[in-house]
Amino acid sequence: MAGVSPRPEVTMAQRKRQLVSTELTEAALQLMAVEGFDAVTVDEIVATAGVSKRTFFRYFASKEDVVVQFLADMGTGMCAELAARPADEPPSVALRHAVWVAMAACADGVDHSGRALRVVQLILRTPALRARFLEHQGQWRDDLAVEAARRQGLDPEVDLYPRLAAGAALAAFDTVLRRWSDSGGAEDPAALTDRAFAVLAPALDEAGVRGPSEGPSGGTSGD
Amino acid sequence: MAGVSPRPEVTMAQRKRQLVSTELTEAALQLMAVEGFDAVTVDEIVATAGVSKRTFFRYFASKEDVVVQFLADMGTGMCAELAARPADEPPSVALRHAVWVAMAACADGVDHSGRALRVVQLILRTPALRARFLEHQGQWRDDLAVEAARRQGLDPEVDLYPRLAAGAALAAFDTVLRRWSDSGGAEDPAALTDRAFAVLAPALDEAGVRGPSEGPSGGTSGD
DNA sequence: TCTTGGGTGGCATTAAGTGTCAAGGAGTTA
DNA sequence: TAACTCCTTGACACTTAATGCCACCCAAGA
Repeated sequence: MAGVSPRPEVTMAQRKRQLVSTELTEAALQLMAVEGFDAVTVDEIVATAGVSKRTFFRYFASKEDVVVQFLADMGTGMCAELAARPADEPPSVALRHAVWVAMAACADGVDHSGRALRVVQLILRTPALRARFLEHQGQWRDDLAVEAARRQGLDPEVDLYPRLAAGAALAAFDTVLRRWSDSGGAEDPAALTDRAFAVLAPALDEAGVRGPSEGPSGGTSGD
Repeated sequence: MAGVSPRPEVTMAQRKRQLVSTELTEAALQLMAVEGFDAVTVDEIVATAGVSKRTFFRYFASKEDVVVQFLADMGTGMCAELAARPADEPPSVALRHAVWVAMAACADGVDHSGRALRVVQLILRTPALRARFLEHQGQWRDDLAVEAARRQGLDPEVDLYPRLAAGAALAAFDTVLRRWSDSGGAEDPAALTDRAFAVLAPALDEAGVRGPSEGPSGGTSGD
């Protein structure tokens, strides 16, 4: 009785749908791990999963999506974490937590075991997948920027800071993720994130409290 | 005699090649300005330019490339500028100049007149083109990181700083470019760049002189 | 004039992605 | 049970991007 939970609100169609999705992802990842992304065709994937090609494109908008799809709600997760942080928290700390959430979702987000690492490595070394990944990051940057602006009481259309802060946070994310991937998962994502934000914090916090005007255009160091 | 310069070292084939390339770019940009990127097919472009489709793909690797191709050597330009800056210059100043070069190349890089702006706007609002653009930025980040590491005497495989600095610089570039595009070219790219680096400078310079160790993992602000 | 080499056009082909429609299964109502 | 509806699927056709292949043309040199 413990193993069977016939949730009335979860229809069978939805479970079936979930099943097909996992089946497709499973097949795609397994094939690509061996032959690489480009060598695997959608026809091979659907043949392995046992569904039609048309169905594949009902679940994923593109061949890249079957690999990168799990990134979709990572942006909202990051943004939600940023929004959930205390309002009086310095930007660097709030953003650090947001990036930490993203790294956590990335490190064990695909599913458990070491497959998350292999997927990340596949993404980072395949141009087409990396492009999609960066495309997602572009969206996250927009989302983080509006949230950062709200926190600081700035206008994202006027002040440069929100978008710069979001970009810096994503630079940290990118750096940490790459390092984690290159180390084969040996390095600790959280510690890496802390180190990255230790570098970025001066800009994030000093600029944040400075307010709407970012100061003279000459910069802090002479020309 | 002034108008005719039959350079002996420049063969006619090369000039012809240049001509076809320009013709193709011209046709593509003109069509896309009206109908948008996705609505224009390669067949339309080649029909307008008067060459075969096969020839199109001898000049450009993809449909996106005909628009984004001018970005190709922008990365090397940025990196070259960074390398050319005095060694004792603070990172924030050197990187600011690198970004300024990139903005200059972008602002009047396609060709003169206001077409550069329209191309940038086209890229920023078209997902497929934005993806290619970000793909290029990914390459620039790698290049800038190794150069930044060289300047600071750091190991890009060990220290987080080089890649973070490169990412921060590109965040500035992204922010400035977007602002410039959104303002319809009204805002001054150089001034925008200065403002962005005024925000980033504390992190770029303080972290840079700190050396190989980025300090404790707890960050500058409490948790 | 002959030849050689880079560039080109046309054709066939692969693969991604989309529109359309008929068929089938699950859930609902009578 | 029968009928009806909603959702999902499979099959087919189609468009388009992108690549390989081969014959052809034209400029440059012997």
